[in-house]
Amino acid sequence: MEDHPFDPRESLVFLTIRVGKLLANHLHKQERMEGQEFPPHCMGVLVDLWTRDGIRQQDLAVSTIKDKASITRALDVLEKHNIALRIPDPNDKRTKRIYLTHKGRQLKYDLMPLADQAVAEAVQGIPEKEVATCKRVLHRMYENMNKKL
Amino acid sequence: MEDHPFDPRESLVFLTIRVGKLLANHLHKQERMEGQEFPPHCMGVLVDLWTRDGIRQQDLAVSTIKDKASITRALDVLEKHNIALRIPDPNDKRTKRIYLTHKGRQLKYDLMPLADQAVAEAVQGIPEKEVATCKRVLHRMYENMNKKL
DNA sequence: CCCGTTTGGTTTCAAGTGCAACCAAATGAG
DNA sequence: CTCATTTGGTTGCACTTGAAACCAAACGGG
Repeated sequence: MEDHPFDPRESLVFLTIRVGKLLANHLHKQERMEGQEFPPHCMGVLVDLWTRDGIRQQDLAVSTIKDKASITRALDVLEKHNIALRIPDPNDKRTKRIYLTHKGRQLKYDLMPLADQAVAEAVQGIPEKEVATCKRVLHRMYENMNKKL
Repeated sequence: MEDHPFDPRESLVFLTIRVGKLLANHLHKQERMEGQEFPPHCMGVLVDLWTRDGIRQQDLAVSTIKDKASITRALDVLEKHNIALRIPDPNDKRTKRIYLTHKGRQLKYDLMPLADQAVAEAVQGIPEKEVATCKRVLHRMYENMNKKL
């Protein structure tokens, strides 16, 4: 059994979990201040729909790292707000494909600046090159751990 | 208003949030398989107690990025399992200082290997040097966003 | 075909979370 | 000293979540 003389808070696991939480909280608060009419938990789903329009609910669950039940509920909200639509797949009556409405596509231009600003504040004073490396590493970690994709 | 031609999923915000979630899920599952008797949400609190024994609840809330109400409830569980103790501060009757029991300190040696293993799987195939940079960047982001510390 | 199995999605239930209201102790200006 | 304010912690509430049970459609070997 390996010894652990270092500070456990320095572990990549806990650092990532905590920074993720800080960023999520930050975003939620900004969205609330902007008076967004849909609840914060829909954000993650939206992000994927912006680039994967027409995706199945199941695949949304995998890429957003949520339970498929959570996707069901998020889509209920997004449909109610006319942001996304569930369209039954003609080839398989079980599956529904999710499409953004015009409003849903436009939201990208309201919300991405918030994300950009959150990043900007978070990486203040950190060399741009290192931030780029961090991003690349996180992307590969995401792929490593989400092989189901 | 800036344009956003790139994939929003590549934004540092969403990458970090998602990798954090993947890691958290992974840990929770491993803990459950190991038959840990305390619920997963106590992990974050434990991590800080390992290096900041005697800390106040309020400060725990800040460093673990949880509500102080959540800390109250996590400590109820940890006390019930004889992992931590609430000791009233002699100088200020309002505050309680949290101390680990022997069992609580020992848990580090059961749980840190799980965290190590999670990291190992996540960073497979990524140059060690880049992982180190990523860690350093995340640490600075943590400090940038949690100035209350 | 036919029926057991798998897959996509919804519903239900038991946590866990943050916010707000609250209580008790400490602080501090007048 | 006194009372309004602040601070540390707990409790109640509304909301989100994942797990499991469930239903309907598709698949697939016999």
